[in-house]
Amino acid sequence: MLSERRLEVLRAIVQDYVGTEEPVGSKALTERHRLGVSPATVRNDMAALEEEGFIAQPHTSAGRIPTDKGYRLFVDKLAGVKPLSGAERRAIQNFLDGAVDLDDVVGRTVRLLAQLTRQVAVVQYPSLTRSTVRHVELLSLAPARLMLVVITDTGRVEQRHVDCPAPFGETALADLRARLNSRVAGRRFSDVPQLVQDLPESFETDDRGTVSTVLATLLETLVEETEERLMIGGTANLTRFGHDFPLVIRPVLEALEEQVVLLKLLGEAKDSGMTVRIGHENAHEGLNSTSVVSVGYGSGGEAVAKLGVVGPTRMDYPGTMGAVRAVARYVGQILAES
Amino acid sequence: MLSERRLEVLRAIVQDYVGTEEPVGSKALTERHRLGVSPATVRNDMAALEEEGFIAQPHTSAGRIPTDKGYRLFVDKLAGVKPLSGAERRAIQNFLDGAVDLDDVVGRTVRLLAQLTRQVAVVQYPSLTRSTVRHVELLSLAPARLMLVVITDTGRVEQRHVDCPAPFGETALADLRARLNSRVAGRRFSDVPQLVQDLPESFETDDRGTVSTVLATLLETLVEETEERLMIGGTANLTRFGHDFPLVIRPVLEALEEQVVLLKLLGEAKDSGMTVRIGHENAHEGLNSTSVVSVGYGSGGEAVAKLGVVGPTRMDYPGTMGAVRAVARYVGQILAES
DNA sequence: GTCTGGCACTCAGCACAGCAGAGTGCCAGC
DNA sequence: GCTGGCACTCTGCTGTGCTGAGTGCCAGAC
Repeated sequence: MLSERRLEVLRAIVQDYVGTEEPVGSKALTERHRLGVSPATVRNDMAALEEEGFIAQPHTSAGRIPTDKGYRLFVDKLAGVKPLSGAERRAIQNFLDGAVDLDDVVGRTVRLLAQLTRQVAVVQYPSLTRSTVRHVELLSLAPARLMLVVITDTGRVEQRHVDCPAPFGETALADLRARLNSRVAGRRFSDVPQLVQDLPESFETDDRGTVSTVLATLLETLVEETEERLMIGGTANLTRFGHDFPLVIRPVLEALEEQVVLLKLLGEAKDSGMTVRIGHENAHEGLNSTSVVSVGYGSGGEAVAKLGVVGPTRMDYPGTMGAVRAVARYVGQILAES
Repeated sequence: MLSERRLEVLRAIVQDYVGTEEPVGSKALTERHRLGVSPATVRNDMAALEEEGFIAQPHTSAGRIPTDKGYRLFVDKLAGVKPLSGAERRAIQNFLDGAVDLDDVVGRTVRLLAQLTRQVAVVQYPSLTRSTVRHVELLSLAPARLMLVVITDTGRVEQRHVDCPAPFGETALADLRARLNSRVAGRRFSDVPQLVQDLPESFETDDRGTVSTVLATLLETLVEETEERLMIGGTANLTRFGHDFPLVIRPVLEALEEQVVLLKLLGEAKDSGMTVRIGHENAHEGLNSTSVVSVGYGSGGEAVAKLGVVGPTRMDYPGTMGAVRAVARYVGQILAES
């Protein structure tokens, strides 16, 4: 077990290293923090912390830097979540309030988060499966070609073309549109498959094929691969990664380009509460020198999607966590209003 | 005027420099290209080319590298557009054909272009003003709250909330929807303002306020700031910029994050034909060491938007131009089919 | 007039050595 | 258990010298 003071030393090392980006030595520590002991004592504590794997030396005659394990302890036990200042809160609200549609909300959120944390921001669009259907629209483009538009309560609009096996009359179209909406409007998207299951049966034989095709297309929008969308921003902040950024930036950029990787990354995060994944805790190799702070957001109690930031493991955890949490809350509010 | 051989020397320098990323000297040139003259002669030609500002020396005892002016001459006079191989064409088609909606088309295009050119790709969404209205949908969300959805022939779906000054009945809503569509469906978006101008007059006094609000919202979607959208990808390719990439990457990433900058960049390009802007020809300072290759794309004769790539001035112009042109053509086809 | 071989010159890049400074571990003493 | 002192280590910086690629120029050949 680590003594109180040793934890204090670890906290001081993390704080200094995050600030200066340079290995911190025993002398500098005693000068910058009121530890009440001499450098020699701190050195002993450091040796113990290193023994336990919380800190490491880049080379023999250098100071110490925190390891992933050290950051983990810091985040779990030593750091709180720093609340934002009033000015910051007002800025968030002002910035998000002008959004005209969902794309705009997501876009603004990404920029806001990137600016606030000075890191790379990732925002997932509200998941279809966790949303409610607001309206389904069917338009006739050609005798045997329809357009299907689905609108959710979270503001997502999905749109698909449907090639019908047979021409489909205007009355049948109006009929299908009405019946479809009466069944699914206001219901959870994930329930739609069951709700429409027996719909083709109630149509004339000639039209059943088309109705089935329409329903199949509707259900296809729920396929995981295409249904999940996200937006990233603030990649320019990657240049503030540290002096070794040229080496690190490439795998990170590559990982960020892969939607699949990012979705998995956010998917691994807890559904409720904030998740912090530090360095090697991230499964993806390219992100081994980054930390990911993510949290779910939603209009009501349940999260409809996640957002977060990706930054160097050497980041200001309390500040970042505060910003991420605050932004998630405001986005939730905005979504609830729309 | 430059002699034939001097142009040949310039071409050789550009090609070698693009390939090796290192200043090219007279000896290496004669070895790698059949110029039929000795290094000494090439040196004289190089001196002349430098005098005219087409090439430059990083330092006294180094080879030459092309200047922006040199690349300009190369692109205008010495290089053609390299057509893609059959395999590449087939790959493009396969890759784009699976797209389910416009977002998907744009997303796939960005990835495709980035992969093909190994540079940063930028794709603009089809402009609303240059598209045709396919359908306008009005939904009632609450007694005095509507949702307006506009769908264009290029697959864009814009969606806005409308807060009505007074409650608006279902019949009036159906009426407005029908009249609105009969006026604007199939017409160019840019003509919409005139087409709906006198619409409020034909409604009952109580409803005129709401109708006007709906129309105002409809016209707002055309406001330039929000109507233009774009997607970028392949930023990981920035790491292949050259050995000085750490210095260059930051301003470029910053510029790429600014939608406004990118839109201006694409906006400056010619409406028809391919545009190549080299180095300092780009107005934005951060992009002074990049070249931008862009071209319009569209379903018919007219371009509805632009796409392009951003890369180091030291790029394979013929290959890049070939890829950009080919992708634009295929995207146009895809849009025409939908 | 144009091209060529020869020659002296320049300068970046690398390797090597020496030095200064920050930081450590350890130990004896309080 | 804490502290001051001390010897030691190792990075990073600076200065020197060398090598090699590449140049400009000139006199002579075609």
